[in-house]
Amino acid sequence: MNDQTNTISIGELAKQFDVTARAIRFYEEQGLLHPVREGTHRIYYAKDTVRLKLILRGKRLGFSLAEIKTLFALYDTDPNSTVQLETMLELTQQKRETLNQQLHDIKTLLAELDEVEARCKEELNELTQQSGDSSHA
Amino acid sequence: MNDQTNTISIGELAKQFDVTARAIRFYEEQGLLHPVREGTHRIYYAKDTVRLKLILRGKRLGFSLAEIKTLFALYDTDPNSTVQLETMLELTQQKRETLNQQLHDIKTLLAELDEVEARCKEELNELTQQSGDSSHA
DNA sequence: ATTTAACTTTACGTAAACGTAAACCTAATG
DNA sequence: CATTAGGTTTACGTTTACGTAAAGTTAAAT
Repeated sequence: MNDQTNTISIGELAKQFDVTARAIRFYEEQGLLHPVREGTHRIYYAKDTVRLKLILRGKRLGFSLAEIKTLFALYDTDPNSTVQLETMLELTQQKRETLNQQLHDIKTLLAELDEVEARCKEELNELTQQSGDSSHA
Repeated sequence: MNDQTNTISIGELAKQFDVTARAIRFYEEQGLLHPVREGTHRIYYAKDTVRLKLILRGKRLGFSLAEIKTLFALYDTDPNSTVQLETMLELTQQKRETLNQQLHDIKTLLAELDEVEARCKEELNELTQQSGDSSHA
């Protein structure tokens, strides 16, 4: 065990984010994480924790690990080249469009869910009022 | 060619939604589409078009084809069983939570993109003002 | 010192969502 | 009627994102 309280093991990190250690090692294999080694063991700092959080958020949004890696690269890029900056602006614009499309889709779906739910509750009301029977078939 | 103008071939459907015919056949194989046959050829009606639109929307939101199939089944379900209705309500609730999580993620990401973009534009301004050079390296 | 829990690498397996190729059929058109 | 564009099935290949097992190593605790 380390004397530094602000570092954690792969198992602790896994537990913290409810993912497997295998997944974390895989992200590292793909170049998304770069934990320091203490002997053979990996140790994770707060910045690694932030990284993992971003990875998982990206995944929830449907990004592939490759895309997430690209986003990291952009984010980490030394912001001193005109070309680099313009490239980054283009890519953020692309992502923005995708995200806005998703926003639209989600709102549409939520509205549809509202309708379905309303319909269900209505019919449940009718059923339970007609017969005082509360048992399930 | 059919005399019915409101039916289309697999190729036309594919072009309309910018997917491959292979993908459409695959969705059918997975039980998500049920086109009528005219001899050996598939023909698609407006309702199939709607289905495909829903499939693609679901995919954009990160649903698996299996999940989309489940949603279809729920949506198509004969809405007359108490158990069925309660099951549907549970599932819509699950989806709702996932979608709200995604909404949160997207908003967070868009905000971050705003920051990155602002930073980029700022630095670009500095660079272009310092040197009158408009060429790219 | 030995057990045990947690870690390590290596490597093969797997599910999802198609891509791609082969080999064939069919229907509209010159 | 021969061509050709588009349709059909069958089947194997591919990528992504890990799961899972094996076999060994390290470190904490008894």
